[in-house]
Amino acid sequence: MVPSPAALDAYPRPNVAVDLALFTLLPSAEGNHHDRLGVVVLRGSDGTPTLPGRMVRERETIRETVKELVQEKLSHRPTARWTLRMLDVFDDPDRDPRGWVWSVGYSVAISRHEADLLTPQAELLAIRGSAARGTRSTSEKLSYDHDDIVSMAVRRMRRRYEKAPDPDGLLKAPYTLSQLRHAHEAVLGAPLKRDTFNRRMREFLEPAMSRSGEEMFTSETVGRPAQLFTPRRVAVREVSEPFPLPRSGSVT
Amino acid sequence: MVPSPAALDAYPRPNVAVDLALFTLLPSAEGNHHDRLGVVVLRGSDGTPTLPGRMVRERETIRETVKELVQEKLSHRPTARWTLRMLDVFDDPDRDPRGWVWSVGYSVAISRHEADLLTPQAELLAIRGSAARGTRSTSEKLSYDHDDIVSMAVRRMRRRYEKAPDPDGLLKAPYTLSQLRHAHEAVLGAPLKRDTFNRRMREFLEPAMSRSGEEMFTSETVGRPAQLFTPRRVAVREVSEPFPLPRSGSVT
DNA sequence: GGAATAGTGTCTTTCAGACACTATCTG
DNA sequence: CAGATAGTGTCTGAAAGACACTATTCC
Repeated sequence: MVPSPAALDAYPRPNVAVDLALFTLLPSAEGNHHDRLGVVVLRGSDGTPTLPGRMVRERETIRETVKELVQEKLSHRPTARWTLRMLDVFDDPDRDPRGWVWSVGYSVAISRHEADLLTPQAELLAIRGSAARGTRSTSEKLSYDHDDIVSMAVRRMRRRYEKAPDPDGLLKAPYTLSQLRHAHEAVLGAPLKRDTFNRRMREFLEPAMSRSGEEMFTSETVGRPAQLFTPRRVAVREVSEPFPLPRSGSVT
Repeated sequence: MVPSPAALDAYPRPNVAVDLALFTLLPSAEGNHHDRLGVVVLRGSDGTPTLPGRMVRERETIRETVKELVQEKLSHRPTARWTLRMLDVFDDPDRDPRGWVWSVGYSVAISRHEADLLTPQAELLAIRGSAARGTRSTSEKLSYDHDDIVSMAVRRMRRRYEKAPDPDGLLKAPYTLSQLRHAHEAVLGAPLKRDTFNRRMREFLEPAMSRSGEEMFTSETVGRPAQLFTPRRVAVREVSEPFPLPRSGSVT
């Protein structure tokens, strides 16, 4: 904050836009059932893929801007369950040739089902395996610095998907452990071990219950039916307690 | 980004300030040698403690603003080693009674020695044990929403200090394992086990070497001299690889 | 020697990783 | 029945956690 009593108009103000990296799962091209991670882009008049974005409105929060952006550019209404995550403020003064324009990068994930409701102009680009910094994360070069936004979003997303079941909401509960694992494999870009994954995730999940109080399973699938799970309301244990905090009284 | 060809002036623009949560270690009040974490505040004309902050300048990046801010308000020149971390954009339209003012929160840590070089107006407030969301993180209420900024900074800092040695630079290398542990205890607000801590940190450290090629130790202290260490240039292993990526070819 | 701090050997417990076995569906 | 997918028991090895022992200084 600034203690100066001068009028706020005296300070220079950047234009501020919001750019949204909206992820969902894509069926694999090779015909096998493994999912891939995809990001929604819109094509500009010159055909360059671009993240949906817009300028902020007067006295509007960034989250409000994101929600309006989704309605206006993607013809879809975000629900309260969307977990919007701020990535960074992209403030290179030369990032936009039109002038001094900052972009606040946001990331969100939606289910395949919800993604089908987006405007037909919304296109899904598959995320490439290694979203390293400085690398293109999709097959096409995005406009502006949107490649940076996507690769940062993917990097953070991968961190979250290492610890907890579907933290961003790529799936709609209830889901099977296999569906959950495929989603995590799509985010991480690497195969996971079924047994270890199941055991690790179990503590964060609880069996989905039908209205009649029965545990729920898939049906009409090939193979043994899989049990359906939903995320637990409260986590069983702390997500991370890596250091040895003493268990009882004595402190050395 | 916005594809509109309209003049950028047509869009409303918020005032944008930067607020800095600058942390350092404080000697404990109780006279024992345990450190506490402290945050630098300045007192306004009404005596309310406030994080150092200022408006951004024309076509300036936020990091540049932070560095100028430190020079102007704290009479100190940041070095290249400072690890500035963006916390969040605080964009509640009512957070500043003067108008529509966003604040970009930043966090940084400096050594005690460097903190002594700050302007005498800089005051250090001790961080309280539990910096939970919605709680005051210091003994005094800070102005504006600066309590939120500090508590978010502390929460993120604690996460980082669970994994790696002094990731934010509270200490100046070389340091002993005890000094490192005390710093971590100050950040985490809880005592740590000496043996486990030492073993966990060793892989990220290498012995400090004198110019004559000898390992360095403390001297003139009570008790056995402690070896001095510096952070390794490159991390030995990946910071986190929590999921079972298959070791060899076969993928199930 | 005694007090104080540094550093580590070692035992136990816990958990990841790997493999394979059992379970239950479709056709 | 074969084929396919789901779920788990169990063994092994590695690492965390806990305790206590040794090491080296100052007084």
